[in-house]
Amino acid sequence: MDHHIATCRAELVAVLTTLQNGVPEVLTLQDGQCLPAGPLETEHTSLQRGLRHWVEQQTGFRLGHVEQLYTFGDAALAHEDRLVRISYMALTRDGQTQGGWQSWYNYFPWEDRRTNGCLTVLKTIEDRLKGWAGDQTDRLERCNQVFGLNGESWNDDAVLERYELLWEAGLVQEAASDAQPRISGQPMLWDHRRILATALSRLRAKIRYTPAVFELVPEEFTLLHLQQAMEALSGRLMHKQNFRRLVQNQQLVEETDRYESGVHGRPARLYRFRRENSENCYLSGAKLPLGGIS
Amino acid sequence: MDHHIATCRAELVAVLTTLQNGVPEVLTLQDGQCLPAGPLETEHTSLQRGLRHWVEQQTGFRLGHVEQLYTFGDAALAHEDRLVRISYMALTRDGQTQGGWQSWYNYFPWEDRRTNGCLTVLKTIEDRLKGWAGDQTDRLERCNQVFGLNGESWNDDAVLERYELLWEAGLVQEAASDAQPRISGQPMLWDHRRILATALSRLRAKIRYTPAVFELVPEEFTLLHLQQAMEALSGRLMHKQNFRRLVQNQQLVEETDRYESGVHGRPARLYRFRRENSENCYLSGAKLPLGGIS
DNA sequence: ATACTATATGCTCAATTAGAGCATAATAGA
DNA sequence: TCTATTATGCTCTAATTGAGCATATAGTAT
Repeated sequence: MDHHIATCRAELVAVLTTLQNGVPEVLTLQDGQCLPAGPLETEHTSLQRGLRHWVEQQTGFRLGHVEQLYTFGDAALAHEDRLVRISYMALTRDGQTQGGWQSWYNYFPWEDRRTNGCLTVLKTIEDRLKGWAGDQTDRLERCNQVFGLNGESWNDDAVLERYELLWEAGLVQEAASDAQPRISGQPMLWDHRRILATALSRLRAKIRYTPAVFELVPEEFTLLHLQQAMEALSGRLMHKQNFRRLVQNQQLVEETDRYESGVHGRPARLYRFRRENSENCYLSGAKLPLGGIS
Repeated sequence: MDHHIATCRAELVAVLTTLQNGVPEVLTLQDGQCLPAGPLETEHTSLQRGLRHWVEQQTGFRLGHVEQLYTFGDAALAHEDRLVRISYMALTRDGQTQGGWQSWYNYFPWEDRRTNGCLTVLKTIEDRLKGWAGDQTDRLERCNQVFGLNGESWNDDAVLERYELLWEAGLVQEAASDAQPRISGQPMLWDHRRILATALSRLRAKIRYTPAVFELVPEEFTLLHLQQAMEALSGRLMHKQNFRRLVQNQQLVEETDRYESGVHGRPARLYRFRRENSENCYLSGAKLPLGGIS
């Protein structure tokens, strides 16, 4: 057998997230159909620089710190170069630039469990999945685990596993070109929704044990702002007093002498992130379903 | 400015780990100088298949489940195709095939804190790092955090951060071609030791909250075997009774009716992994420095 | 047989953390 | 002044964690 080293094109894809009025949003192109992306060119001296180039070119946004997500290697079509798609994630607190910011939960409505709004989607999903599983117990068990059905608990950061299961079951539009959208949730071109799911999984896992949330809230914030940012990202509600205790005990924040103004009720103190104490940061736990779904 | 899509070669690199007599080992080539690797070829229908091909070709080993680690994109040298290096990690309990298995800790002697053997390396590292940092407080603080100096705590899974810091400080042989090895620890060709460090970081993080250890121990094992596997991988000693409590409370294992034989003292019961109960697996905590370094 | 050594395993106790809820404080607006 | 509303402090209980002691069961030396 003859061996040929494959020539490749490398494509760089960015998932840039911000929080706008408590809504987690992602920077998209073409009316929300795809993520900023472009091929690696000879002028780019590194993968990250290529990524920055394309994002700036396509959206005007200058990326800060980025984190690599995953590399997808699609099978090459005949007479085509193979495509290697390298995806990255970035955070910003300045989402006010031009460009198409879309809520995460347009693409994954079942992931927002803060209110009961997702109940209808989840019910549909449950039914369709049960239909797909039939009486194959391995499939049933996977559905239960991944979607927290049948007494199993919901795992925030299994966003990707859930999306892939829905794909496998043919319930997302990208899975089959002839299929109608079987469940709500806006599709994207190519595998960009999968890349987005990878990013949400990673970010949800990350905010739990690193101070990543602080890159998404303003310099000065109330503890409720911080909590609501965590809730928006994780898609779950938390217990207010316990969250406060958690954050304060770890000395992750320091008081300022300023207060929030122009709101109802007692004004809340503004806090600032203490970068020094952020080594052993633990922002999870302290969960309680108040209005969300357990 | 003219844009040219870069032609790339994609190289696939594997880090295969096993446990041999309580020693965590990695499969290497050329007398431990590099990892199994090879270019993506047109015959390979996916990245993973390419990886499998090369590992089998070079070492005779057939990979099971693999997990992607990271994609490195080196700057292209003049008149050369750009190289994208995609690395993967895999586990096996059958390390007895031919090929060069090397202990992890040959490459990272400072990572094995189970005994006092690493104290001399660590002292050397501390001195050299202090010399490198001088009185730049940002450097000093990074050294303290990453290497757990000056009262900071040691973080098992910061293997990569530690290696990269040593590189930056010019203390590993790969950092400068003219440098003598400044601290002990076997070097590798290219960036393969960095890839290995990435794998250790990932695996140490992974065994804490997934049942990955069970892929490295035999079907039937004593609780001490399991504990020693965790200790070998994490490089730290654990409290025996508490480890046992942790594992049993989560019902991660089930008793067999068999016992270990041919050993001193009371024979230990053999257990088997319960895959059913492995969703919320938590094998960390329960740490106590017995002989290791706190 | 008996004592000794070595390991496994069971159990206790105190300290800390997590989950939940109540009580009080401080503001704006009626 | 009274009420609605949010912030913040505090308590209480249940789990979990860290640590160590005690007992069980084997082989081996006396």
